[in-house]
Amino acid sequence: MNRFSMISVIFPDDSVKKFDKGVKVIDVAKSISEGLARKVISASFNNETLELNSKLVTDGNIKLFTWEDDEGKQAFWHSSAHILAQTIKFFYPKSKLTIGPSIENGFYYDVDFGDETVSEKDFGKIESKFLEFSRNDFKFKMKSISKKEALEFYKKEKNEYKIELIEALDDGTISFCDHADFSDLCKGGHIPSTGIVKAVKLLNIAGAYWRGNEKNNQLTRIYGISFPKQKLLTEYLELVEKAKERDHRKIGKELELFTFSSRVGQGLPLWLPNGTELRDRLQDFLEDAQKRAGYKKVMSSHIGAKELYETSGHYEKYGADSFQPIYTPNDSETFILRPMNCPHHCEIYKAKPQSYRDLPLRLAEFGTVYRYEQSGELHGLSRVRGFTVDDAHIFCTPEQVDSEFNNTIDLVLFVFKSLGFDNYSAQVSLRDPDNPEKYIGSDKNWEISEQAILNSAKEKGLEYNVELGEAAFYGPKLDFMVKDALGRKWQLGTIQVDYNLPERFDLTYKGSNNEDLRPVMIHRAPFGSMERFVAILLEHTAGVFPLWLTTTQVEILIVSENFKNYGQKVLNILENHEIRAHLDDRNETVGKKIRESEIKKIPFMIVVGENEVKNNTVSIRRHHGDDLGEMKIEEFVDMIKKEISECIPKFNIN
RNA sequence: GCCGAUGUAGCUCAGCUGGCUAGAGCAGCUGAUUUGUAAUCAGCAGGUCGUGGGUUCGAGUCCCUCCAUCGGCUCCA
Repeated sequence: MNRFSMISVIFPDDSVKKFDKGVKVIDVAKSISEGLARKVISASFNNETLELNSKLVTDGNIKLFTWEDDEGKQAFWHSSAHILAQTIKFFYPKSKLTIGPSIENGFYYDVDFGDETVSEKDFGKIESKFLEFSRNDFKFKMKSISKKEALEFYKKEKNEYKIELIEALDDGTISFCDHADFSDLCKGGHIPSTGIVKAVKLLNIAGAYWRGNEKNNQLTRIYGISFPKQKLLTEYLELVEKAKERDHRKIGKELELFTFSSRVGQGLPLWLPNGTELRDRLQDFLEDAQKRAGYKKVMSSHIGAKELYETSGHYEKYGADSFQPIYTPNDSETFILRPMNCPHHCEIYKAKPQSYRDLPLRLAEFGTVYRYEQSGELHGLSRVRGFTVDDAHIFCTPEQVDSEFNNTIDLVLFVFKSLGFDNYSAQVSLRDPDNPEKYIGSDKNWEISEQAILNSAKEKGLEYNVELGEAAFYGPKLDFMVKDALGRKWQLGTIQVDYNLPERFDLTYKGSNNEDLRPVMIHRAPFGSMERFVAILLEHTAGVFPLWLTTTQVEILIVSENFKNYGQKVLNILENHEIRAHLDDRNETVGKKIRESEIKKIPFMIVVGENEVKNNTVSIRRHHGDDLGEMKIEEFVDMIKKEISECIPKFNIN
């Protein structure tokens, strides 16, 4: 064998090994260790996904993946989707398969079941048959196939979906994957055989439109997850159950923060006293920061004349899909429930002539808006029909856009940091170049706005991804997304550059040469909305808030009614120091009061009885059971005040 | 809006294949107890079984309508 029939394979640690040309991936793994060869389930070569029996014919970089790697999991779940499809075809031979990818946690398959309906009741039999197929340890085999053959295969099945997919592919690039007697259009990336899949759980069933388009047929999507060990499945399901404990709807009920009433209307939250206090405190926190950052508070009404929204373009874009206009009986005026605050703020800007010396003008309002969200979209406090945006509009000169935008990013990041949201992702949302009719304004304005956002995001060193078609109809956005307990992404903070509304409202300011100039608007909301922010905050903290934010900081528990007076004295002292305390003087046992305070997640519990009265002290217990022992009241006051002042976030302007 | 599921007391849940006046714990009220770090004891009260219709001798249980909620899809100014 001469050296030209050898190839060099580079491993992730930069080590290089020579192999015969045509060596199989699995043999490369074996050359490292038998143990690895047993564990490896997938591979990539020069960043292309491969299977274990793929042959290597060129030099290149190899990566071997096991279940521990994300790539390994993706191959595992993708292959599981094949087994699911096989099982579905077994029970429903007339069903038409469409697509079945792996996802972040598991996989799904979209199927047209025709006249048949499938529901969760069928999961049991599908899972059993799935595992039966798995245990047969069928090998996954890729094969190339001509476009003609591929089309014929699916024409026989009358599967218009696969035909549509194949027609978009080039001849010569089409491949199928076979296992057992099952064959499916597929571009590859499988585990070696079905036997590795030891556990499966079908999670839920849902309607999903073909190619994600509402106008297309609705298919049945079956979600599932699979594992190489039963134990891993059990652990996963336990993890999901635990995450559900952090559901903001559950915590909101337990802590009596908010509720809903069908009589009030769906998606219209009712804030209870505890929730209102929490929300007020969040609002105070942001308003304090905004005051330091040079914002001015304004207020405006919840409805506005229809003409206002015609001017802004909202009515034309969304009027038909919104809450319908409100008419006055006698004067035949028409009003709209406001979907956004910006038109009102534009009119505040116009209330007097503005000069370049007045800019930037930053108008802030916690403005409640109403949007007709589709009923199926409503979700606790995360997606509602009436909500309060921590809105502000910055009117500035074109030269000020960069620095204003940068400062706004700082403010958003300050808010996130203060509340412990470290795991956010940033998204630059630009317009969809293929659907210009979705947006208002000139191409030039859009280009300037989009460039401004990209510049700032880069300048601030943000890691972000770019989404086309996600822009607001009047301008591009920089959005900050945070996940909820179950890993669903929600948009919280948003910053938007807008050259369009100033034109539509004919906003001007006098320049230094007395010329009329057009300001730029920046829309921004660090929380996004109070409702959604509280929802995500609850899921992140499980209701255990930082000391500065929590409603009751200290619960005073008396050992018996004989110590009521002393308890009251302690309460007074704490309140004089502006510590938020509550006296539980009910005729209950200490154990019970402790338990209830624990459930309410009160950070500090003070127990007072005979000893404390005698020594003029308090006994301190922290949430979660740490007993700090007995101390002088003043000592405790100093301690808690120090702790509060250390955790309270302060926004500093540079 | 679409697909699938769910809906029993303020909360968490039981009520098998339709069969006497629908049960439990917690919360509430009343009384007893005067309590030392996650539930003191007893009694009382509380439900037109989401809504409206239907099948049946008989419906919490079966069927349909609507409402609300949950998981997705689509949407999200």
